[in-house]
Amino acid sequence: MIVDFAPQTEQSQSCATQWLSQAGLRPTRQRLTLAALVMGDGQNRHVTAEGLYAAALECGEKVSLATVYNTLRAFRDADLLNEITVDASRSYFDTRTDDHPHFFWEETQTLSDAPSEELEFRRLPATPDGCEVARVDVVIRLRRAS
Amino acid sequence: MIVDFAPQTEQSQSCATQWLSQAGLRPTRQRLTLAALVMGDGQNRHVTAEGLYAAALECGEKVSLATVYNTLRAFRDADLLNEITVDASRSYFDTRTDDHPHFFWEETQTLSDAPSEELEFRRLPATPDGCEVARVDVVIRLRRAS
DNA sequence: CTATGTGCAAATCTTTTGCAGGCTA
DNA sequence: TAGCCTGCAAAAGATTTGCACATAG
Repeated sequence: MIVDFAPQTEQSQSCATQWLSQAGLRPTRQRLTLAALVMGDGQNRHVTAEGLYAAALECGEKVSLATVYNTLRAFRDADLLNEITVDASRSYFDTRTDDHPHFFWEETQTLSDAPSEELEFRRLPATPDGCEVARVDVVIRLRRAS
Repeated sequence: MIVDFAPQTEQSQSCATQWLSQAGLRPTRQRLTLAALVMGDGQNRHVTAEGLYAAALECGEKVSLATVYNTLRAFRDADLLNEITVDASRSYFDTRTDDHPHFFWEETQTLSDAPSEELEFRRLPATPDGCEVARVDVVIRLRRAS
């Protein structure tokens, strides 16, 4: 998987510090690096644990894969990231934490945001009694036009 | 996971035979049993490999878990079943093969069909150039009302 | 008879966990 | 200093695969 992360800068690091303390997470070296990589330039990104791990190693950071998993989980629990389920075998994490639709390219197994303002429901199935809607996941699976 | 399968009958078995040959799959003993369990009474069902394996054992069939996995995969490849992704750690297979929305109870990790006639889009995000929509997955995640 | 399917165990792959040592507040 | 973090290796699940044997057409 090709992931395109922003280069590390002092600014992205200080931004990451705020981000972490805001969520009550200690700003350790590894977390700062991972946070800066993930939300670096303010662009929305969709990362997998493996992809982020590769990116961290590539920029010279010494992290273990287990820590990447633990950190992603911590970020998700702190609502800094959203976990998206599109593929039964891999978890994707999204820097956008609101409920919005996704495109998933089956060919490259790549996930991206779909413009949420272009999605509107005319009608949604009635929610069964005693339940409420936690979230509505919409994944638009794309393939190359035939 | 509680799964409620139809009892095996001669009728469901002969029905299963047709399904298999129609899809070009050899009607072996194991496949017949699994097909009858899955599509048994014509009701839509959502099964996991483990759940189907348990059901097969329970009705006295001698099958291995690996065969259940292989068979589910074969059924899916033959378009007899649809694979649904709602939970990153488990695959669900649906006897309804058309594109339709699902309810997912987070509490019990249970999947069920949502009435598809109650789902209507007013607008769907524009498909990027050179692509076409393979499928639109809609999962309505439910939690107990607070 | 030949190609497929099956069973078992072992391999894979992703993710989590236990524990000893390190670092932040 | 106290408690949270990290790294490593090992565990845990779900799923796939290799190979010898069985079986449908």
